Amino acid sequence: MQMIGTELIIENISNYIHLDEKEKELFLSLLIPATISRKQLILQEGEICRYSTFVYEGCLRGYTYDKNGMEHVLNFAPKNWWIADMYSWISQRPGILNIEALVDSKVLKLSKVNQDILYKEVPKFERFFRIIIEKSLVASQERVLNNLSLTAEERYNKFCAKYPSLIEHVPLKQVASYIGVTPEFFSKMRNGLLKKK
Amino acid sequence: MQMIGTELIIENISNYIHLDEKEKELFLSLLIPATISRKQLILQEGEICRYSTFVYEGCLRGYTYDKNGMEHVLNFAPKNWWIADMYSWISQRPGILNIEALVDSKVLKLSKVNQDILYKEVPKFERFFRIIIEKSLVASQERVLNNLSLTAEERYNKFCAKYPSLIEHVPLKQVASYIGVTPEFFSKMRNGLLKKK
DNA sequence: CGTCTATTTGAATGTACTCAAAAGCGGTGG
DNA sequence: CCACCGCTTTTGAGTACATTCAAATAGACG
Repeated sequence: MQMIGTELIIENISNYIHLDEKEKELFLSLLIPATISRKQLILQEGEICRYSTFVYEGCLRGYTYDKNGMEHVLNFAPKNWWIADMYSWISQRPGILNIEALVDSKVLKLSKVNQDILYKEVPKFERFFRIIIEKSLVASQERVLNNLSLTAEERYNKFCAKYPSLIEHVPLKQVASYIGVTPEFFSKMRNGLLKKK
Repeated sequence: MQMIGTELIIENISNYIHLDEKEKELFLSLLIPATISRKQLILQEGEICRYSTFVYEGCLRGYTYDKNGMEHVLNFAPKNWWIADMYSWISQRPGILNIEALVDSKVLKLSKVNQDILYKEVPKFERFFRIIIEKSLVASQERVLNNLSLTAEERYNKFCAKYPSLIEHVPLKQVASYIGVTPEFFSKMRNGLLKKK
C-alpha cells in the first residue's frame, strides 16, 4: 500500500514540474511515511510545525480554538493535499493550529530540514511549492470574499460544489465550522426550518 | 523620484535573496514604472491581470462587487507591497478583482512575460516570490480565522494594530468593508453607540 | 448494548443589516 | 474666497440573520 502513496505524490508533482528518475528518488528518500489514526493529533497549538504533510489516504483537518473554547476549522486536507501550520512552518515558531486525522489516514511527511535540502539539490522544487502555495492563496482569498459577501446558505452551496468529496467524510458540525456557523443553525438551514417561520 | 522606487524594490527583495549587480540590472530592466492618479483603475473585473504591481508610493486596493452591487475590499497595497488579482495572474484568465489607487500613487509593473524571463534567467526569483506568497497566505488564513472567530469590534482592533499606517490613508468606509461590516454599523461601533442601548 | 458524540428542534436573544435622513468634509468653479 | 456639489460619516428606527441555551433524538463505536 505504501507504493500507492509515493506514486500519488510523484504524479501530483509531475503536474507542475518535470523530474528525472534521480530527482524522484532523492525526493522520495526525504519523505517519512506515517499512519495516523482517527482523532489523532499530529500538531497542537503552541508547538512548532516541523513537517509539511502530504495526505495520500484519508483526510486531515486544521483548526484553532477561540477565546471561548470554540473550534474553527481553517482547512481540510483530503487525499492528494498538503497540510501544515503555514505560519509556524515558515517561521519555525510556535503556531496556533491543531491538525488531526478525521479518519484513519496515511501520509508522507517532509521535514523543514529536508525541504531545505530539496531546494538546494533540486531548485525546481522552489517552483513546485510556489505554485501550490499560489493556489492555496487563491482559495483562501476566495474564502475571505465569500465570508464577506455571501449568506451562510450560499457559502454552504459553494462548499458542496467545490469539495463534493469532503461531504462524504466530514461530520456536518465541522462543515458548519468551516463555513462559519453554529451546528444548530447549520442543521436548521439544511432542513429548511428557517423559511417555515 | 523614480530612483526611490527602484531602490525600495531592491531593498525589499534583498531581505529574502541576494542579487549581484547584473541581476539587479536585469530585474529593473524588466519593470515598467507608472503613475496612477487617485480613483484610477489599473484592473477591472473581467479583464486578465497582466501585471503584478509593486507600490513604492501611495496606496492601492483590490475589491469586488457582490450580486447586490456592494463592494468588498480584499486587500490594500500600501508602499512596499505587491498587488495583483492572484487568480487571474496565475491562470491568465478573466478575474473578478478591481484594483484602483486610493491616492495618487507610483508603481513598478512586472508583466507575466517578464516574470517568466526572470524565473528563467535568475531562478532565485522563484524563491523570492514563493516567500512573499507564503506570507500573503499566512495573512489571508489569519483573516479567515478572524472572520470566523472574532466580533467586528475585535477585528477592527486587530486591523488597527496590524496596519496602523493604513488608518491614515484609507477612508473609514473601506476599512469597514475590509473587516466585513456596513459603514453604518462601523460608525456606531467606533463611536460607542452600541453599548448605550 | 450502552455510552458518547453528532444532529435536530424550539424559544429567546443579540449582533449586524437595511432604509432613511441629516451632518460633515473636501474639492472645484464662479 | 465662498458656495455648491458629491461623497463620506453619523444617527435613529425597524428588521433579519445567526447565536445561545436547553433538551430531545439519532448514530457511531467499542
